[in-house]
Amino acid sequence: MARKAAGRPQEETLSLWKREQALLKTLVVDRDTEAWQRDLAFSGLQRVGGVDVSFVKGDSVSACASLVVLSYPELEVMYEDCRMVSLTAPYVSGFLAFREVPFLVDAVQQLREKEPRLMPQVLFVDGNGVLHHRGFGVACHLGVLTDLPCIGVAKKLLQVDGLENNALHKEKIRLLKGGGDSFPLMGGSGTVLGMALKSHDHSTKPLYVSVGHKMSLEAAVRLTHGCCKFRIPEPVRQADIRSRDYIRRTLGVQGAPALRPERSKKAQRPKACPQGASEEPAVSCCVINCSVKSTWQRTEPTCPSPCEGAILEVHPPALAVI
DNA sequence: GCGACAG
DNA sequence: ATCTTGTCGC
Repeated sequence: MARKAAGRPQEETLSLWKREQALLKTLVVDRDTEAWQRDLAFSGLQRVGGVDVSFVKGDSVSACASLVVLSYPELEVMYEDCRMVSLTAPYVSGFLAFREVPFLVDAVQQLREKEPRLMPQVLFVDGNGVLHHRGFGVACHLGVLTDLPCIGVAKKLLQVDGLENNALHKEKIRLLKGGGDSFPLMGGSGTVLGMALKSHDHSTKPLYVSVGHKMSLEAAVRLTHGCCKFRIPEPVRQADIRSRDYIRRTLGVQGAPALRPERSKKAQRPKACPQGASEEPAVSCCVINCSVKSTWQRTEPTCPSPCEGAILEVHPPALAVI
C-alpha cells in the first residue's frame, strides 16, 4: 500500500508557491517580541515546543506529524501529539513548507482548542527560517501561520546566497571551541542569515540556526543552546523520537516483523502525556486555512478547475488575498 | 558525467 | 526523509 509521491510540480505551481512565500514573508517579524526573550535567564519562559514529520519507510506519502511541548528549563515532556497524515505535495528544496506545514499548523490548532494552557511560547522547527532561497523557510512559514515565535534549526547548511560548505566554512567549524560557540553566516548582500552553532561540547557538526518568527537571531541561538542536552535541541529531538515510535507502534504489528530481527536497545518511555483518547480521525480537518493544499490541488492536472483569488487566513486577523 | 539537494 | 552494522569512546 505504499503510495508514491507526486513528481515535481509544474512550473506554474512553483510560481504560485513563490508568490505565496513572498506574500507571507512580509509578515515575518525578525526581532524579539516577548519579554522573556530579552531576559538573560529567559525568566518567564516555561514551555518550549518542537515539531517534526517522520516517514513510513518506503512510502513518501504516509507520515507521522508530531508536536511536543517541554517544560523549560527542565526540558521534560508535558504534551505529545502524533498523528498519521498523507503528504500530497512532493518535496522540493526551497518549498519544504508546502509539503509539511499544513499538518503542523493543524497540530498547533488542536492544542490551541483543547489544551490552550499548554501552548508553547516558542517552537523549534526542523529546517531553516530566513536562511532560505527566498528568505522564507519552513520555520518562518509555520511562525506566520500560527503567530508563534519560531526558531529554524537545520542539520545541514543550505548553500544559498553565496553560502558554501567549503574549506573555509569547515575551518570555522573546526575553530568552534565549546558548546554555545557560534559564527555568523553572512549572505552575499552582507546580511547575517543565521548562525552555525556548536550545540554542545562534544559535537563535531554544528547546527544552523536562523530566525523563524518573532525572535531575534541572538535570542534564538542562545535559547537553542539552552535546549540542547544532545546535538539536536530537545524539543525537536523528542518530536522526532516520538513520531518514529508512533509509526513503529502503528505499523509494527501488521507490518513485517520478520524483516526486523529485533536489535533494539531502547530502555523505556515515560508515557505520561495526553496521547489522545483517540476518537480522532487519522487526519484532522483543517482549522486554519493555510491554502497550501488548495494551491497544490488547484494547480495540478488532477484538478480540472483552477480558481484564483483564494484567501489566506493567518492567525490573528491578518488576511491576505492571492 | 558531476554537483546540489532544508526534510 | 529513508536505506543500513558495527564500532569507538565515555
